[in-house]
Amino acid sequence: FLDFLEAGLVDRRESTVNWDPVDRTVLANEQVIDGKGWRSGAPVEKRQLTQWFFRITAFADELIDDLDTLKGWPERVRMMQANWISRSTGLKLTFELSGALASHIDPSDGLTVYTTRPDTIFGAAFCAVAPDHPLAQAAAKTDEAAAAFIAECAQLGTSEQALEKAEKVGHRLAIDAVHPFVNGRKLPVYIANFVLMEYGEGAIFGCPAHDQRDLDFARKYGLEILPVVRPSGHDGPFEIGAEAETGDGVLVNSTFLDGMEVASAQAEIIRRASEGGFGEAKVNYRLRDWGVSRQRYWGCPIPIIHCDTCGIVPVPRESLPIALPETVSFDTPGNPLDRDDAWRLVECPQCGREARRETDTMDTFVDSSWYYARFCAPQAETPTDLPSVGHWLPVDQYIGGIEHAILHLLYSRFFARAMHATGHLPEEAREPFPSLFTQGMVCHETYRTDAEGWLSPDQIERRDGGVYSRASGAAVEVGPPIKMSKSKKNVVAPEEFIEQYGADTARWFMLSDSPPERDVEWSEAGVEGAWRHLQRVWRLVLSVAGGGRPKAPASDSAALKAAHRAGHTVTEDIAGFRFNRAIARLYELTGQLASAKEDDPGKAEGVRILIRLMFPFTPHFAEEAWRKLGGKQTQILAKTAWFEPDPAFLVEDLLTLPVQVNGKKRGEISVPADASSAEIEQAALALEAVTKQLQGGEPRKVIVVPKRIVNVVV
RNA sequence: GCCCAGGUGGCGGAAUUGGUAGACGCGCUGGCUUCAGGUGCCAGUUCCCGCAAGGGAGUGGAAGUUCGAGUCUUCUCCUGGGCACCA
Repeated sequence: FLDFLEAGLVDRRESTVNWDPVDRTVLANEQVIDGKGWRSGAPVEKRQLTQWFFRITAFADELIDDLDTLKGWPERVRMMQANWISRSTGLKLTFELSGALASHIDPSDGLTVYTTRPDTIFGAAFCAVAPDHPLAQAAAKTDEAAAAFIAECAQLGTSEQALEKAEKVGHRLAIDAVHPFVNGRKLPVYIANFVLMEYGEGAIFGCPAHDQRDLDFARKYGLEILPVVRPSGHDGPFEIGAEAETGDGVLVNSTFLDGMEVASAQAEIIRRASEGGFGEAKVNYRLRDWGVSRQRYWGCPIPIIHCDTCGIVPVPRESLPIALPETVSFDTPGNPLDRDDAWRLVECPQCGREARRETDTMDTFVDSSWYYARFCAPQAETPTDLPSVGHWLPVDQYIGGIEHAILHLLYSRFFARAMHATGHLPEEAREPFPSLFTQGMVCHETYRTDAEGWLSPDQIERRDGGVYSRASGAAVEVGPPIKMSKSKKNVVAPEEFIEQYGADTARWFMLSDSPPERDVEWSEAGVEGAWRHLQRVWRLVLSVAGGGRPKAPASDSAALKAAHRAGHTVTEDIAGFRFNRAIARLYELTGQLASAKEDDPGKAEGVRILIRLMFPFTPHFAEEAWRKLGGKQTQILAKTAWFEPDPAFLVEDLLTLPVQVNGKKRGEISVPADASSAEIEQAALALEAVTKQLQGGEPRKVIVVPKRIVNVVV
């Protein structure tokens, strides 16, 4: 924290924050989901507080640009992060003001707006500021109607539904903005409910013809709707209907811009505004700095002391780390650190006078943002040990749930960059997790009754087509399958399941059922198949145990060939996280081995390979089978190298090729792997199914795709 | 509204990335084993016609590209997710 502070990556400022009334603490933007606290689920309130921030926006460009380098990440996670950071490029433009301005506003400041469509400046019909914009606030001091309007906006709320229904309304101020490119043209200035103080400059110019919100607003207040971009593929005059024209096109009604494409018109306006000294190109982000102050005991202390004389003083490094007080009372709501004077009151490290510790603690996401770096050398005296992080990082393969797509994964990416900037991580670890796998969540439906609240699956029973509480007999309200969680009690305790089938059957079953990245609704249907499989393999093991290894290489063994081939695909499937497919292949191999001839010389070795391939899925079972197969001299499987198939077994000498007529399969041929196209064609045309279709005629064309297929076109 | 995924048998899901659709498992049907149930083993199981051989249809829907489309293109309908008065 102190290093970040020195590097200018930490900020303290007053701002409007998200306040969780249940957890009684501040939340970062990322931690507000649909207007509710991510942990408590309580509707979040707005408060003005002085807070510590990590300047994640300092890396906004990098965080968005480097997403392209994350080839090992799921596309949707990259998309979600790009969406969250959301960069836009445009023009920051300052209008001169005229009119009856409140006395305490300096008219020479003008009105600064942000736009991504500078090309539409000639279609501008009005300017609007956010209700909490300084201009609006100043007006409210003398203009009662303005004050009332602002209060009304605050009341409306920011929930989705409220926004959906809210009409675009405004309050006309007694000032005008002077159009920078049209002599004598003045734009009325409004306070408008749809302009946000948090984004851009908190002020806009409105071009009704080419922005839907501006169009709605203009229609309501009878403002001019002047189209300035003629849509591509459109000739002659045209009118704006119910919808604004937001697409590309050619500029019209725009004096020196007429005839230009949108992109070059934008560049031209930015150039002229910059030259004129009233505007500049500006990049804006949706991403906000990360507020890390939390008003609670359970968190890492922020190493800052507040002194009335010296102001904000960092805790000297030699007195780090700061330990939290161990005797603490949670009887009263609020942060106990605020009440603990023995801990809170300290000497100022600079002037020695009485001062106070910062009692806010850090968001716990701070800790999870760099644990992987600390874990490389957990005993080190410094936050990280450079040789160790240099050796281990970045993390080769990261695995986590999709719910961390923005929160944890974005914070960690920021932290790695900030730690690199402050010398705690090497360049190679700027991007902490080059490869990410997002596993799915295990879901289950939920059960509740009004009297008993949430019920677990073993507290309910199904009878007569209904669902009832075992305890009370009351009818149960059944909810859709959602992620298992303790609070909703929709969890299945694994103990009973393991008791009945064994841990290895449970593992095998769970991995066999569906791809790991997919959400699954938990069901025990199908576990019998897993159980049967282990029984079957065990019988197979017993049948070959004691047979010993074959003396001579059994190259003509069908069992051995099948095992080596399975070894090849299973290895690839495991590496690609396709566990369900690997298991399907092992089921297949088991069948092949079980039906191998008694005198197959490679059968015992095939079973040994099967056991080795099963080991990652059913470790206990496999070790036991391994011992049964191998006798005392065999090393345990956990210490045995992974099976490597012999390439000699992977080559086919005889191929079965499907034969199509006009793209429809009519038969198949068996040909040597090295057969020429001509030979294959000949064999295909000799097929009865093909000659029947040809009816004595010649094929128009024969397509032979080596090792794949033959298609006869008639 | 914008941006992503995804839609395949009764179910979970495969399909070598344009080349035999439905691997493997569950379930179901029939048979063998058994006094019986279960286990185990064998056979069948996308749909329609047919005793069978065989034929026809078929990957949400419509069209297109191709010798060949679950896979590519366009439109469209549904489901899930992300973002959202972001100027």
